[in-house]
Amino acid sequence: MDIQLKRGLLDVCVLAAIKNEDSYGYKIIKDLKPCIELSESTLYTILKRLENSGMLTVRSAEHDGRLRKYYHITQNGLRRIDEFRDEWKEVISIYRFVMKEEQYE
Amino acid sequence: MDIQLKRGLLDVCVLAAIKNEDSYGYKIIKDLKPCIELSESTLYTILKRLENSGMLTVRSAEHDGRLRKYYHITQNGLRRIDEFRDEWKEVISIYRFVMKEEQYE
DNA sequence: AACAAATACTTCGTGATACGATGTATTACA
DNA sequence: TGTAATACATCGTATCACGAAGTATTTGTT
Repeated sequence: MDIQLKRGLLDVCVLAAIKNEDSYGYKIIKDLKPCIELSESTLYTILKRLENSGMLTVRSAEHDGRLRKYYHITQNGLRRIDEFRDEWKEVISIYRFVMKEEQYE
Repeated sequence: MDIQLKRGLLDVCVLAAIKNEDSYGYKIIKDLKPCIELSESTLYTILKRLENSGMLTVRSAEHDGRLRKYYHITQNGLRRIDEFRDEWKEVISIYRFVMKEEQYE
């Protein structure tokens, strides 16, 4: 998938991945894999960004003697998903414009 | 609209804008306006990029004593639109993932 | 016991790119 | 006369996905 097209989707995918249950980095990557692939460096950059903008909170917990950082979505994060739903309408209209008069629908 | 979300759409929008008829910068911006807004600096950067990657060709023509650069889509450009149609399927599946278990569909 | 693979997080540098700001020049209109 | 519209161009900046490389532990295999 085109890297530019991913840009607008990754943040919201990560938020969706932790929406129903707190999760941690490694698990998020595996959960998203069937849907969209992203590297660790990409994910941790995104998580940091989402934390800084108040979309999620972090809590460290030990699991089998190994550190895990669990991410929890905030109200802001939930609102971001809502915004995405609104943006989606614009995306659809852009798609229609691009495909207008295309032969193979 | 979120700037990141635009990134994957702008190139293909510009290609779509010149697909059925050769066009020039200022007209492209006006034609795209109802669908997606972009500044002149953005557009000319995109046109340059699309030219460099063989998606379109340029021809200069005089119109009312003013120079105009007309852009013409190539086979590569048409193929890019086709690719976008394929990518679209992935985008749809990502949207479904994000909206999964959302309350307001 | 030794080694590989999986788990888990972190940092650095790079390339791509949308955009505001700014500039140049001509035509149309009030 | 002056302002808006038309038309193209360049520069610098901020954002961001990613590969590469690193650290450290646990689990599975031979």
